Amino acid sequence: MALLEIPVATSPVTPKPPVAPADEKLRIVQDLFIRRWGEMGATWGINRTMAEIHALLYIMGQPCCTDDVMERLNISRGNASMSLRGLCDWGIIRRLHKRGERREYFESLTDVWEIFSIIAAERKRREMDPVLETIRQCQVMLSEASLGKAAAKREEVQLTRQRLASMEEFMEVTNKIFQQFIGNAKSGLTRVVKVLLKAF
Amino acid sequence: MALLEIPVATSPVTPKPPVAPADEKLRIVQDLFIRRWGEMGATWGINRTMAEIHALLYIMGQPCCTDDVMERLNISRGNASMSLRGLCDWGIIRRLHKRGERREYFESLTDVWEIFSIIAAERKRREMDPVLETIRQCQVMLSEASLGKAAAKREEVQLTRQRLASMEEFMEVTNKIFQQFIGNAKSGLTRVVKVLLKAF
DNA sequence: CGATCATTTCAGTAACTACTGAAACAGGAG
DNA sequence: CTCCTGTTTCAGTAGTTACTGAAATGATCG
Repeated sequence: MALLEIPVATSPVTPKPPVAPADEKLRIVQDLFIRRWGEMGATWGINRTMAEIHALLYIMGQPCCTDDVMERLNISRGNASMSLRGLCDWGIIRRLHKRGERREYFESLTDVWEIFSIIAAERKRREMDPVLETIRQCQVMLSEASLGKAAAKREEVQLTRQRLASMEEFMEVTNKIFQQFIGNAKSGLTRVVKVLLKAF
Repeated sequence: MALLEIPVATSPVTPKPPVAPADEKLRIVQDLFIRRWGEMGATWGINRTMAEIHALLYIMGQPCCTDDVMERLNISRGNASMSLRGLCDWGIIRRLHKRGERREYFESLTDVWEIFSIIAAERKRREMDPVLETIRQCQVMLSEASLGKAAAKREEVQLTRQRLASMEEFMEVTNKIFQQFIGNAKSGLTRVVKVLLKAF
């Protein structure tokens, strides 16, 4: 866990040779951002390195090649290669061939809304949908048709059915919110929020 | 990962023959639900066992003691104890003393909306807020005041500032959606969704 | 074609997380 | 006080995931 020491900050007295200190600060800022983003990713089931790479590409705003990434984040070639591929698979970064260059570059999508739409869609598909499906399957198994009238009336069965139903309702509503998220890019979404805020 | 053999329920006496198959089905349904819930939790940074315990308490709808949990999920006493405490800390299950009983029971909150409000609030606090704070901190460090006019005008600096700003805007909007989630229990939220759906 | 450079794969390992089981602890009853 | 019953803690370990480094593969060029 002892990665990414922040390159030690400037002596406070630096006067103003206009450009160099700005570069340094820029770097510090980027590292800060990258680190935090990585931490957040980690608690979200995306691994830290992947999240950091994405943060790097996003904040740099210019294409980087594998070696750039390796150097900047202090990771091995293998790790960089696989993580970059993973991010491409997610669709939140893109490969980029530069004319007359052999090596490949990578860049992040620039629209934050698009990035999160993609992530949200994927997580919904992978995590919420299966749960919803299971809940429905459970309800079928506890239906009168499946258990018989007498058994279906039993208190425990009723209770379970009721809990399943609450959960289903909840997940359906959440799903709809997600849909909004996914379906509307920036303009749409800020509108969503305006509507929300006005309604309350 | 090879858990969850459906445990053999050895009750000393098997009273009601006609309802027995219903009991069995009920158990199967519960196990299904528990398992899926656990899987979902795992991809969400909550560990599988904790999520499973919560699912168990939720779907059972009646207080269980430590031993019930251990038995049902095939986990050790230590694990059960710590996970139960963890869930209590989150605030999504509660300890419960039964009159004249020594051992403690646990029950899940019953309102799904409340459960998720709690989780959402906590995740926002732990994950989104720090990122927002970092972004702001970054912006300060790149401000004209901090860099000087000339440096602040440089292209890379401008670009970085712009990216930080987009990200900030996004997170603020998301935060507001979360607030709605957190602030409004069921009735409020379904209203949110109605509003949303009508607006599009 | 072989030489050169970039990329991917993967076995081995490091780092981390989750879990167990036993020991320590708590407190009520006799 | 001791005994009993239930709970918590924690050292040790099993199981998992992330990472490295080197070798294999692929691509481009003369």
